[in-house]
Amino acid sequence: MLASFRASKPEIILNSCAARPKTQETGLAETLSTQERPPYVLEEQIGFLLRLATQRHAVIFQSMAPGNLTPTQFAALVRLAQSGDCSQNELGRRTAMDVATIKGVVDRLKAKGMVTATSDPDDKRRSILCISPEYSAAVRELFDVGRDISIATLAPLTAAESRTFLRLLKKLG
Amino acid sequence: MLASFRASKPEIILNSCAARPKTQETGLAETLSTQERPPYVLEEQIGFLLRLATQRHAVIFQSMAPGNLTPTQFAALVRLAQSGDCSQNELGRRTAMDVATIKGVVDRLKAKGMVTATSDPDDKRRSILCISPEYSAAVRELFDVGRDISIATLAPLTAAESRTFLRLLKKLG
DNA sequence: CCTATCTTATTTGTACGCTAACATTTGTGA
DNA sequence: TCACAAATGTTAGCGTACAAATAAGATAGG
Repeated sequence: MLASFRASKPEIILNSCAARPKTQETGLAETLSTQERPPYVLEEQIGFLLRLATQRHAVIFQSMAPGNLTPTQFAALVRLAQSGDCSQNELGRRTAMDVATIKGVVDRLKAKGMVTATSDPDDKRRSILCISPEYSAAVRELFDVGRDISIATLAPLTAAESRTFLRLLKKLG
Repeated sequence: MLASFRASKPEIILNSCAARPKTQETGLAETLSTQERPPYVLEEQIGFLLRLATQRHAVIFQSMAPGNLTPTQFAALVRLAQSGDCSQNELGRRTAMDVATIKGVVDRLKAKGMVTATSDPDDKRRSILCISPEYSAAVRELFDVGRDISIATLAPLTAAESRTFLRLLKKLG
């Protein structure tokens, strides 16, 4: 029954937290817990909250970013502009993207004409990515847009709270 | 040139933040900014940091969750267990998932046999989802696993920092 | 009663994000 | 030099995540 999960770690049996049938409005009232462990409240788990925050940020991003740029495309462009031309895998490393993910992102940036690839003469495997000349000026605009997007996303927090939040968030990366 | 982005908002021209050629290690040294606006540092933007934190959480989740459950599948199961049986769209609303997203999640939970659907006699459109009887006991284990996953994800922070972080993160949802 | 509206569920298309497998090329150590 | 290892890039498959369109059932107002 319990082993039907085939857990990758040894089973954690412990208590079953059973007696709590229909009190859906648990909220913050931990005091009425019948066990020594607090109740599991989905809306207070970091994974759930990260998903909500990411959703809201995505909405803001989409409404403010030019050229239908997505957050990952934006990151790749900015990295290319700031850190200089490089190979596809290297760009993925610099933007924390998987090789399969960065390929899709770069393909779409190529399709938009914003990124151009030239084959590396020193390494037949590699091709060097760079921002297309027509866009090199426009990309600098993106820095300001990016700042505004971050400000809009952090709007529910005060300036001090924003600093604290970003400091702690950086520790979780 | 600049208008080639076809921005959804009126163009923000302003300064171009041009003179900053090759100092890749900007870090926290905002003091050397040549303009009144701070330089745009990708690793300090909330969107980028949210992505990194989500990535790390996903790795932790995958290593600890039983039955190859994904974070969204986990959330749907927990919601079903705690808030009671409901329709597919209703479950999506309760877990902040799109109708198309929750469909896929529920389909996979059905395929695993963890969730069962029975047609609603009062509404021919709807089917009522519930946790399969064989899993109703096992699902209660998930609360403990979920707690452990959250603890592991927040491990880089102290207890006080974790409370602060979750409080602020909740404001951004 | 009946129509306009809402709700439920599905499908299609686009875009991440990861694993795994693969071929090609490059680099290294014996 | 030759074999082995590592890096680059591609492909396939699975699982979110959202927009938009569709179809069918429910509901409220006139």
